[in-house]
Amino acid sequence: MTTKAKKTTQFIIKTVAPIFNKKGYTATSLNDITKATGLTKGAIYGNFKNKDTLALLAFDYNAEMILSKIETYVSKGNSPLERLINFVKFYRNYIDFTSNFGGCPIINTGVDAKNMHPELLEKVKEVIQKMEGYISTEIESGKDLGEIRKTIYGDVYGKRFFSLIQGAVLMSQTTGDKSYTTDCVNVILDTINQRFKTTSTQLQE
Amino acid sequence: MTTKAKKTTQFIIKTVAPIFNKKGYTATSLNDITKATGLTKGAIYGNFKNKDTLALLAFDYNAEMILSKIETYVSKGNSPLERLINFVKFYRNYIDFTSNFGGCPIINTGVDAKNMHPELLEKVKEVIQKMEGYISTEIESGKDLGEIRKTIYGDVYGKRFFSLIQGAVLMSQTTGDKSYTTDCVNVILDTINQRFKTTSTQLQE
DNA sequence: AACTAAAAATACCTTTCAGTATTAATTGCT
DNA sequence: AGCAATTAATACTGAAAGGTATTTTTAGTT
Repeated sequence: MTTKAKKTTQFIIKTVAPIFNKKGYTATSLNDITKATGLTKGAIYGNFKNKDTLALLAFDYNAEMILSKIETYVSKGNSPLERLINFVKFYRNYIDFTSNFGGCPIINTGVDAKNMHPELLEKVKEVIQKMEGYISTEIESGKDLGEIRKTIYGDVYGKRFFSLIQGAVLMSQTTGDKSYTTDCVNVILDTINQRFKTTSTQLQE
Repeated sequence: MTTKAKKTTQFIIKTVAPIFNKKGYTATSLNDITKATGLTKGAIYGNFKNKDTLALLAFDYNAEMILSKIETYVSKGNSPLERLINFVKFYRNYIDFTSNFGGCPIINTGVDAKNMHPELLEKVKEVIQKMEGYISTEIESGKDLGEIRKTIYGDVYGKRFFSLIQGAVLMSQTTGDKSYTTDCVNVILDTINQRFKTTSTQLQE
């Protein structure tokens, strides 16, 4: 097994991933790539067919980094409701976490790829569905366990909560004001406390 | 007064604005610009110092288009509360409206300019503040008139509502699913009905 | 209609772009 | 250690990038 080659391949992806995330596909040049990696074009094209495939793999890397981190954090919860709450709480540090590599890749790549790179956009959509799936799955499990009210629809709140969060992240990373995200997390947690729990004395309209 | 020159200048800005919005600053080439306008480089550089200033003016154009449209729509309301509701309702057709020129310029340019173009980012921030200002101002006026509860803080809800909306727009334009936006508008209108109005029998926690 | 001033087209510049064929160096295996 | 195969560096494309000096065309004024 040729370990060396795969190591370099991984090294390039890892090094280049934040650059693509920051600058976008078109604005990231081969010069950026060689400068950051310290390698030459020959090395890059020896490991990847072209800039395009490297960009796709770079997004995969960024997405996987976030997905694995959130999965680890969420799975610390001992029930669907706890895991749902953890999912939301995860975003308390999301801005600091993602600012290290240029902001949320779902947002950055989604906007960059729209109108420009259909294949990349498809990957972004898949990640979005995964994220919403986490929320929706925990809600449905919570309902099965009698932990969450039956009136709460998983798919509705999967989209709604993720949309809230992404909006707050977008605003925070655009303006540099973290309060969008912290406020958003608080609002969602309040909603869960007041409307989701079967144990709570709920307010109904 | 040389009307011809100013007409061409305006024509170029108008023609080029959606391209910058779609592709972003770097990915929009002079070739794109000359092809779209049917003019040559000489004409472009006769009317603008460089690509940079053209990009800034293009964003101004896009922003002004939205701001004027929303102002017109909002001002149809006869009270602060009505105008606030109109602001929210405006976003019911926002996706269709903006998809004609490649999506929401605040989102697109904000993401594009972050890490890439500080001057452009500054302009985006100003537009965001204006938008939040609309919400916040109507809320405060509504409080003064006794139409809106004193417990509602304009600046808090200005940021919160605009963040919700931008998130929904982001999700809708990324996935092509308009339901994010329609759902978001409904949720906000519900919130206003249940928590904002002094006349409503409110639910309190 | 003629002249002048403004605007647009042409032709060109340098630099950078993505990508490649070839050569050199390095690695893994026996 | 020596050989074969892989991997990286070199040197090079042609095309496209942003930008400019100059020429040609167009428009406004008398």
